[in-house]
This record gives sequence, C-alpha cells and structure tokens, in this order.
Amino acid sequence: MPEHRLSRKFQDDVSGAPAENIPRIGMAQHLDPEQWSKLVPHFSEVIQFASNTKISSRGDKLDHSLLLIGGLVARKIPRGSDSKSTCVALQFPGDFVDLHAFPLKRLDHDVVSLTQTTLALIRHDALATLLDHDINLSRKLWMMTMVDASIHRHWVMRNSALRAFARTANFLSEFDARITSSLGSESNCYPLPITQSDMADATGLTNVHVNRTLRELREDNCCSVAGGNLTIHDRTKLHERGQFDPAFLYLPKHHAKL
Amino acid sequence: MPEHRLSRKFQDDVSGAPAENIPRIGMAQHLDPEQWSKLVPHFSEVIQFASNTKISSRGDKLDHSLLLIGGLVARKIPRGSDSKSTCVALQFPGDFVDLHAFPLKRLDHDVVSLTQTTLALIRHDALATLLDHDINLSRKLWMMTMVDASIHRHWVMRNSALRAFARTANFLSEFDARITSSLGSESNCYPLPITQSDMADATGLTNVHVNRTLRELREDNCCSVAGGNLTIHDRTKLHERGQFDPAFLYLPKHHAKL
DNA sequence: CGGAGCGTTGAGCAACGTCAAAAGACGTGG
DNA sequence: CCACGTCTTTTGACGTTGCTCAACGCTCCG
Repeated sequence: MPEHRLSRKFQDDVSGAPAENIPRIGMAQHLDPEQWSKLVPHFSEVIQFASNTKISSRGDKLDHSLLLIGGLVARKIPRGSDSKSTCVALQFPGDFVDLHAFPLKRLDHDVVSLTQTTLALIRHDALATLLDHDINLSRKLWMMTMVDASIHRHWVMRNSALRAFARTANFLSEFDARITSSLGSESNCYPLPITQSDMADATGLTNVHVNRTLRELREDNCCSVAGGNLTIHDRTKLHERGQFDPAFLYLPKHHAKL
Repeated sequence: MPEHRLSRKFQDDVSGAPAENIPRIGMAQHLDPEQWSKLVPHFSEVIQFASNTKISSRGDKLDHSLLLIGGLVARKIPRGSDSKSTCVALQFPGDFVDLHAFPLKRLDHDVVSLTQTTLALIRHDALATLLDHDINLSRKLWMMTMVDASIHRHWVMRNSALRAFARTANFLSEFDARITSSLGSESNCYPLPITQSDMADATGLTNVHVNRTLRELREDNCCSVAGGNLTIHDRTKLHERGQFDPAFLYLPKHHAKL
C-alpha cells in the first residue's frame, strides 16, 4: 500500500532559507503558472514550526501572511477565559493560512500547527505593491479567500446538520479531497497526522465519540483510521454516508458541477 | 418601549426604481462616505422580494451582486436530493448578500429571503470597471467579504462548541449586535421577523428545542422572544450566557479590542 | 367557517457526553 | 536493553441532552 508524505519535498528545508522553489500545489493551483512565478519571488523566507505551536494569536496585528508548504495547520477560536478553544478551520499544503489578514489586519482567531510545519512568509507591503499593479492577481487572491469562506460554510452545515456518523464521514471525505489536491494524485492511504481529540475539536464531538464513530466507519467498510493513517476502502460509500459533495472546494475538476 | 422597523426608510420603495439614496448602514459603514458616494451610483436598480423566496440558487453563475437594504436574507446549503437545506449565514440591512460571487462567479449555496426584502443590484461589469481604477475601494470590499468569513467562523464555533442554551443566547446576541449596527442605535426591543424553525435551522437545533430554550432564557431574565419581537432584559447576562464577544464582527467601536 | 402555519407542551427514546479504567505507542534516561 | 512517564486509543457504564412523535391552541387569511 503506497504511503504519501504530506511534505515530502520540503520536510528537510532549513528555516530562514530564501523561498525559491515553492511548489504550486493544492489551492495554489488556482493561480496559473505565470501568476505563480510573479508571486513566488515576493516570499521573503521559509520558516518551520514544531507541532502544537501557536503561530499567531487572536488580536495580533499582522504585517505578513503565510503560505503552508508542508504539514497541517488549524485555526482556533479561544473560548471563555480559560484555555479552551475550538478548531474552526484546517489548512493543507498549498493553502494560504492567513491571507485574510491582508485586508483585515487583525486576526479573529489563533493559528496553531498540528504537525511539524513548513511555511513561506510574504510581507504585506511587498504584497501590496505587487497587487496594486496586478488586478488579475489581486482578483485571484480575493477568490482564494472566498473559497476559504465557502469551506467555512460547509463546516457550519456539517457541524450543524449532520449526526456524528455522517459528520465524521464528511470530515474524512473533505480531508481526502484536500490532501489529494495537495499531493496532486489520488491515493487510498494517507497519513492522518492528527489525534482523535483534534478531530473531535473540529467536528464538535468528544474524542470518545469520535473513536466509536471511527469504529462504525471501519465496520461499515468505508475507511479505517489506524496507526496515524487513513485508509479508504470505498470512497463512493464514504461520500454517500457523509452526504459529501466536493463542489464547495471549487477545485478545477469539479468546477463544471457548480 | 420603542420599537424599530428593520427598513423603516425604504419599506415603501418601488421595485425597479433607480438607486439614488441607499443608506450607508451596518456593514456598509466600513466604507467611508467618499467611497460610498463613488459606489452608490453604480447600483443599477432596487428590487424587492416577498418572504420565503429563492433569490439565487446554488450553482448559478451570477453577473451581479446584491446589497441588502431592508429585511432579512438567509444563505442556505441544500442537502441530499430532497428539499432539505441548512441555513449557514444570515444577512442584515447594509450587508452585501453575495459579493463573494464577484470573485467566485458561481454560488455554493442558495440565497433566500426570510422576510419581505429590498435589495440594490450592482452588475459585475460595472463593479469591475470601478474597482480596476480604485485600489482602496477594492481592498475595502475584499475586507468586507473577510468580515463575512469571520462571521462564518463564529458560526462554526457556536454550532460546534456550545450547548443549546449558550448557543441560542449567542445567536440572539449576534442578532442584537448586527441589528443595532444596521439601525445605527441600540434598543432593547426589536422585531425578530423569523420563525423558531428558522432559528432552529440556523443553530442546528430542532424547532421544538429552540422553543424550550427560549423559555429558559425568558425564565432566566435574559431576554424574551414573543409576538415576533425580541426584548432584551439584561444584555450583559445574555452575552455571558452565550459566551458572546462581538469582536469577530469587526465593528468600528470594537476594533480596539481585536 | 375551515385550513394552514406557527407556538407550546408532554412523553418516550436515541444520540451523545461524562467519568473511569486499562492497554498500547512512544520517547527518555538509566 | 529495560523501566518509566506521558500521550493516545479503546472500551464500559451511566447520565443528560436534545430529537421524535403527537397533540392542542393560537392567529391569520381565504
């Protein structure tokens, strides 16, 4: 069974290195190659974080944005005065993690690494001078943040309207679709480098109930999560169980449907 | 007890009339007066819809966007093949209802009126020629769609992490804050022109349980929903019960906090 | 006057959370 | 190599929340 790595090409990168060969994967494919080659030189550095590290905090005024190259990042809204917080979004390689900070300036949530991560940093002043002269690129980046918003709406639907079983199936379907887009090729076995508590946080369930639901999915021959890997046994069935329709991701191959 | 109307000034507007004096309320206040006066002439018409009317459909390719002037509008994601759908966002007077269709082209959800509504229409080609020459306005509209995304994230948090009582309190707190922003002045009694089933749809509960929860809120002396009105008895307590912090709305008066 | 939609309440039940315990996975230091 | 601590997964028992189904009253409107 083939096993992919989330960030094969970049896992050995050195922090602080100049950012020359950032791959155009996942969401970044919304930019065409010419646009990509115009944008990439403006990334000023590549940085890395260990897992479970707070990268930015709610209320921070950012002068830069980060493109995720390798690893997984969560966006979390802290609740109450204690240390509890809720995961409201997940970012995959090729995603901008906080591009919304460019027009918005301040973050409404924390940005946290779930695994070891590699990110490319672009300063807002560099981005501004670039975008001021490139309307099409400007429009495309706006569009990419709007796909992000579409994903948020999907999460609202999933965590509001679906019961645990369908909700978990839907979550794993989205994980599959987005990892596939990041890797560039479909597989039936990926690393799922997050804990069941992380999944519980993202789906609005408890870790105990996520565990039971994963067992149900396994017994239903949809997919199995074990040893940090997600193995998909029947993708069609998994999508059906989770009422999953990937149109909201606005991937090129699904564009026709939306 | 004073009672406001959602759209006092415009409720008698005639559909199809030219859009001259669209008020700068709610979210539209993110644009400064000069920007507003540049944008307004490009609205080509004012249109009205009866309540419970589908304004746009998922998959539609839009060549225009709509600014809500009066009434309430919901954004709904249809589920399965039957007629069920889930409310993932609510729009108030001063909000753009589907500005994201400008960069995104196709809608990932339906747009439905919950009350009688008045909207101003702007064509995307008119908007494009305007924005191509006005970087600041362009950036501001991008920013307004990002506030929308921030609200989506808040909904994910609310419907995932809060139990029915807190969730409903939080929902009503948001309603209060956004209506206040639309009206321009705070009050303790507004019309709440949506059914308990609509609220159930938006909060991920059943209409029966919403009903019980509203009674609890009433008995707790937080607020009461009756006769199509929301009366707030103790705003501080309501916010506390719902763990509500309005920072995510990016209203000018809360900007300092975020 | 009759129907339709909405609000309200009750009874019973399924889904899910909480608490607790134990076993596996993994790294660390001896 | 083993012993140890920590984190994660897994399972059981039990309690609670919130859903389902059903009934009835209310208001509005034809």
